[in-house]
Amino acid sequence: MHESLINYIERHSTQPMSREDIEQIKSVFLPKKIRKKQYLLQEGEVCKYAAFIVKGAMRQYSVDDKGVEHVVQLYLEDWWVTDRESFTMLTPSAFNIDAWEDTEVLLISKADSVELMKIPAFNEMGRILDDKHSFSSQKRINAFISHSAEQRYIDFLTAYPEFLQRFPQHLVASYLGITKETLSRIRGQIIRK
Amino acid sequence: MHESLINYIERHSTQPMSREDIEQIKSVFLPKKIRKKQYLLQEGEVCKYAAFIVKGAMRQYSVDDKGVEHVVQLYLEDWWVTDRESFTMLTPSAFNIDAWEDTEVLLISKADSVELMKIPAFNEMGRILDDKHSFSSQKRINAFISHSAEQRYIDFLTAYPEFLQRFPQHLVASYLGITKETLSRIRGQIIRK
DNA sequence: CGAAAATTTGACATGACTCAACTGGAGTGG
DNA sequence: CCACTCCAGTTGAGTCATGTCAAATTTTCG
Repeated sequence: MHESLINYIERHSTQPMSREDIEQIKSVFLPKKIRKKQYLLQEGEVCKYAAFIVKGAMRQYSVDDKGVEHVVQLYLEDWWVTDRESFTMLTPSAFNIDAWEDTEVLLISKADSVELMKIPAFNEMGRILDDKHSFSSQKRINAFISHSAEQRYIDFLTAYPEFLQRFPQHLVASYLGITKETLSRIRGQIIRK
Repeated sequence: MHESLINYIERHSTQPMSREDIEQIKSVFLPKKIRKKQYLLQEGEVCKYAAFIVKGAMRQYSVDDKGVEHVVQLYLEDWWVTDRESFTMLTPSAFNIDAWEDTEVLLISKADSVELMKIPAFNEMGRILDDKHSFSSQKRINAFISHSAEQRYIDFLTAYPEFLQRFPQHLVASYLGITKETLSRIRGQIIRK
């Protein structure tokens, strides 16, 4: 089960890892199964763990005052999941994270992750993830201020085609910042072209 | 002129800096004056520098196919400005960065910034900035998917009250993802309450 | 003062939301 | 195997939020 994590780190770093490094990494990541609909994090809690998804699908969302859920992010295999602000600052989270499918994750605590940053390969992977996360946030923000809902949907399709196979449309709609009805109509328009 | 940068680093790190560290930092940052309306970066160019704003005001924006500008970010004194993707990956930028007021910046190249990361205080500052940037991106994305334009404006006011004094409303409107007319009407409504 | 930039206002168009109804699976228990 | 329910997706009608375009007004600044 830890193999996919080790493999992921090797793919996302140029640094070699020693046998001891690998053992240390394996020793601090706690495997956990999260069944469909179960929470990894609930609003108001402090996010104690970052999770690496070995298998399954998860979503992160906020809930507004009317009780409507808004999908901040969707996750599949080989994604890292956490509420970074809560995890880093030890503050109560404004978000929920739950499993959309039965999911297997590897959990790491804040303290352990700080320790692992001393391993060059892990540290480099962290930096690269930070970069990628920053790039994609920038793109998503730019999409909200400058693209139409239809354009955002088309961009989403090309960037994350696999998401449509694993998540229902109403979650995708929420991720795009529109209602499920609007997404349904947009899809109808696209098909008619 | 470098003083405000050194001061900034000290405020954003718990690590001490030696006299040599400070000298090294001062030696690699290139002071530059950018006059109002002049570009730090133009779309299509590779972003060669990250800039620390000593004095002035800048904006980062994209231009859509109709020629409309969309403000991705606004910056004042003590902010770091760059197109991180272009700067990191050496790819052509999709964004423009220009000065809204006459501005003084300190420029650093990618290569030099990698060198400075060996200084613990600078490295820690970088990590903390990454964290903060990640937190604020998350909040902004969440605002787009879950808040009304009016709510986004109110949040903006409380988060960045100083921006309203330095940037015209039409730039703020663009930053919020709405037109200047809509922002004008939203303000009218708020005042009438 | 005069020109340019910023803001406001009005009329109208359009995109998106809301609510409700309906359709079509997928899964479940009798 | 069928009836039932749950969930997802679609569709329609009406409403609301926001955009567009044009004009008027106010502010800024040389």
